[in-house]
Amino acid sequence: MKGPFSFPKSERLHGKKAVDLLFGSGRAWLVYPFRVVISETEIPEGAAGSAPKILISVSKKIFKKAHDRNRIKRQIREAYRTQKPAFISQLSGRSSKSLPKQINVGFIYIAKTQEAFSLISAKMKRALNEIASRV
RNA sequence: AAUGGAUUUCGCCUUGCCGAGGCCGAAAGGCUUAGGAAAGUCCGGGCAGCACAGAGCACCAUACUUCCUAACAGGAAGGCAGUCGGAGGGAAACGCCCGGCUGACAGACAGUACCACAGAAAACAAACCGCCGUGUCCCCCGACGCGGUAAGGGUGAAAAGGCGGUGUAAGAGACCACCGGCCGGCUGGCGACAGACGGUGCAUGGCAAACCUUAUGGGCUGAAAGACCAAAUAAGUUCUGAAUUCCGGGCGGCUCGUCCGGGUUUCGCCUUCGGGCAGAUGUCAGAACGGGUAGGUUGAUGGAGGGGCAGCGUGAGUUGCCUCCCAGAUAAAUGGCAGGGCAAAAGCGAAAGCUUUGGACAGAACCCGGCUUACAGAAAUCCAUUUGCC
RNA sequence: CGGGGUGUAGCGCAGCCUGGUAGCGUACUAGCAUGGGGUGCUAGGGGUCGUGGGUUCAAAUCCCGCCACCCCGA
Repeated sequence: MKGPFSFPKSERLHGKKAVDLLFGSGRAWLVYPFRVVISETEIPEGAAGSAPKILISVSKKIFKKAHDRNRIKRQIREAYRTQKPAFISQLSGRSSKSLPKQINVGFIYIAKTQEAFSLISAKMKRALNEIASRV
């Protein structure tokens, strides 16, 4: 039984083709400290997965220590997870009439320093609002 | 007790809410989830694929001894050298004893090369200033020549055993005592080596982290290895091979052979008209190129495994018994937020204490044994010194 | 995960293999030449040789450990 805040592995974006598609043909803009990339794909018939797929990335060039990257990625993940229910309802309320599509989102952390969780959370809220309005 | 040094061990605890990976279960749910360095990737091995008659050369690595180990460039114990500290001895130099630290610590009478500048001379020794003897210039002074010498001066990182005496024209291991070196056997030790004894006057540096010599070891490539499944392997090009045929029926010892009937591409040669031979084309099969695929499973977590007790060993370790199961992810889980506590730091204070901050280094990626590097702090053991008390 | 390379003056580089003196171009400063500027000529300053050890009489150079940057392999 999954709660509304759950975030299983099936909602992660992975695979070479999917990532290439996201960065090759996706739309991107800036919500500091994130660079947001989204793309939409047709859902193959029979598949019921409607939750968006998420990719989180932190540059190895900027954060050289692995445990620093891990902490930032975890904070971004938790920021998304806690605000996911609101995001889903926003999406479904908007795109109920049109054909349902699979939405892929990438969050790339581009700041040079570690930010506080409160800031990351607030910016995540703004980013999700913008995504919902652009889909 | 304080300070310093060495070694070893540990390296936050806890509550609530919301989450992630793995295993078990029909489900509810239960169990479990990062380190001492997980790091750097510097060594060694397991494991896997490929290669492989034997020997030599080349290349790379290692280098006091003995032991430990699966193995090692690692570790343990010991030897020697250097250095620091301590106690006592001595006028001092100094050697002896105890303790800590450091040592790429085999070989330089196998060979080659190099040793800048300075200096007379920098390596089968040499003589600038000197010192001594002697000859010539009539003599002295002095100059020049010949011979002896290496004590003194000066240069240098380094000057050819040291120091004191005897000796001498002046000197010199020329000779002598002490110290140092070399050689020899003896004794002790598994050995590195040590000890005393005897002999020998003893020019013959440094550098092998220069080439090199000796001994020992090393096949190459690494989980992106390797195995399997799915998908894909199209068109085309090249090479190799096969049948010369195909269909239906009967029989036998039935992956085959034989008989009968029917059908059947082309060209050349031969023919006993049944057919045979050679190639080309076509057909089929395989390989290479080209092109395509980029998902999943496995490898992959029970192991040179951890802990306890006992035996052996100075020790690194090892043997036996008992017991435990202790991450297994794959764009990559092991977390986020809020609160409490305990160390610690800073400030105030004589102290008790109060206030503020609030954990260091850091994240598994096939697995082990080491090395190296980073690290807030805590605890234990041993040693040294100082002070106090008994 | 595996392999290779580079750190020298403000900037771009040589010297390193074969150890003793760190040099070239440009930039900078001063002077000369010009009425002034550019160009030219002359002189000069500027270096922890990435960093910490070791070998050696002596290290940018030889050896070892760290740090930073770059490149290659699916």
